Amino acid sequence: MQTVRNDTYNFETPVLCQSCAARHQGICGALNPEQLLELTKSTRRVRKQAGEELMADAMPISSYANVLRGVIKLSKVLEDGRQQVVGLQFAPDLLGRPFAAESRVTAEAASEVDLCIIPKPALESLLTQSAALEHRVMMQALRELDEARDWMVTLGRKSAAEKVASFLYLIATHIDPTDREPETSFDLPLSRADIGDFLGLTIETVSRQMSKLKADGVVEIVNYRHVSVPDLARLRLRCG
Amino acid sequence: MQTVRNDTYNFETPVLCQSCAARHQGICGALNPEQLLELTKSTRRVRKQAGEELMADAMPISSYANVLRGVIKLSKVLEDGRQQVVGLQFAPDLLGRPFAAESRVTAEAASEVDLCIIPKPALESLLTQSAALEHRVMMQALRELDEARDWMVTLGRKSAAEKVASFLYLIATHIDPTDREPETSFDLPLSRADIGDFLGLTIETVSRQMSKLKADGVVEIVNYRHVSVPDLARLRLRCG
DNA sequence: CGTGGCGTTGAGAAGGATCAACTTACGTGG
DNA sequence: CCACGTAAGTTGATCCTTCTCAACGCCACG
Repeated sequence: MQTVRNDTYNFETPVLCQSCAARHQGICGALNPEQLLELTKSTRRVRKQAGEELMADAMPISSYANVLRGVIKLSKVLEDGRQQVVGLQFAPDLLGRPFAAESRVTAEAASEVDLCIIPKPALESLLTQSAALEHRVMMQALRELDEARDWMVTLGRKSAAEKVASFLYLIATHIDPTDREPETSFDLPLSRADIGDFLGLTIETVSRQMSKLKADGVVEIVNYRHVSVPDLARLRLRCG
Repeated sequence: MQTVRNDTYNFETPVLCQSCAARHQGICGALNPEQLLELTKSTRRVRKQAGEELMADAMPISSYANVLRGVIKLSKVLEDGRQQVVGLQFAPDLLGRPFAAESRVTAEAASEVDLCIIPKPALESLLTQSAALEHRVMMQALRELDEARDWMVTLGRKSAAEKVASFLYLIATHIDPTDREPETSFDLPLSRADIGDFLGLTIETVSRQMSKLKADGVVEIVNYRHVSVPDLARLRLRCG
């Protein structure tokens, strides 16, 4: 039998975490087995159906969550009901604004999702202990900021056709977190209405532009929710 | 004579920092006098004129900078020249994306600005030493993310009239970093062209909406670059 | 007294929104 | 298994907001 070594490998990776999407790429990658084991005492896995609300704008946050599978839709609404989707989160992102008392967005499961719920105090105490963890969380925030700014260009300066192409390109390159290569055939995680709210367009305009891309042979619409992109470079050209 | 105490107050706040806008509110607020003194060995103050480029998109970053006075414009351009302003930075923000090898945006002085230039290695070594500093930087990134998402709603879902009102409201509430109260009379840090690029509108549309707000008595246009808002609540109502 | 940069105003064109009809997919219950 | 109902998506016609193009005003500067 191997002697017990006095280092971080005293502890083994918890069984639940061994096959977890967030174990290495997500924030848990910054934790050693000991910390991970401690954290798992207060976490729990849940499955949410598409459409379920996970967090409401201006409501207190009681927990964070690692996205393990599926897509989360982040949105904001104006008083009169106009809605804007301000971001999508894919595995292995952390859901929830760190250190904020209340949410600044509404979070909703866009597809069926698996989450690893982490109580707010559990994560926050770990954050103050581990600079490596806080660093990971900061790097995610910075990446989200870059993505938000990229999308501002799409919202402010692109035509409807370019917007829809940009959306399809985004999904093709983000839908599978395990795969480094973009997908050529995938399910859309959003309805036409949500796509419109993401792009600042109406459902009708989204639909027309999708039909146009199909007519031009840039995408195939297998099913309303499933598209296939034979040549990603050609789609990229349509993004403006 | 007081005995020297073995704590952080062994060191005095550097003279240059004593009257600095970033000393308490900005990232330097996370540093003790010792760290601050060490940092000032490699920093230098510079003044930049409106229009000077501080950082180019996709170019290597050699330094960060604290904004001490004035407004920085962050923008992105598409290949064909279409431009989008993706954010404004006011004192005492930190300019420059932490830990990134190259910039993801173009940064330009919108007004005359004073900066405290910090070499990249100097800040980054401090960041790895001080969890408190990294925490501040993360909090700024999270605030910027919130602001970017708020602006996405403006870009995606508001009318031209609401966009221009939102811009004026943003400036009124951000232009003076020392003042808790919004300003009722202020200089616009952006030209009409830049305002258009911030709002995803043309110069002409910005101009027409400004004239309309003036005709409706919501704002007074003292000078092209100086406006006065007698009733901020009325302006707020126009923001949608 | 030009000249050029910046801003405003007007007329016409165009892109996307709105309103409305129709299609497709899918679940439910007879 | 099919009739029905409903939700989601598509397509067409028309309207309206914003863009485009053009002329003009203001002001600083040589």
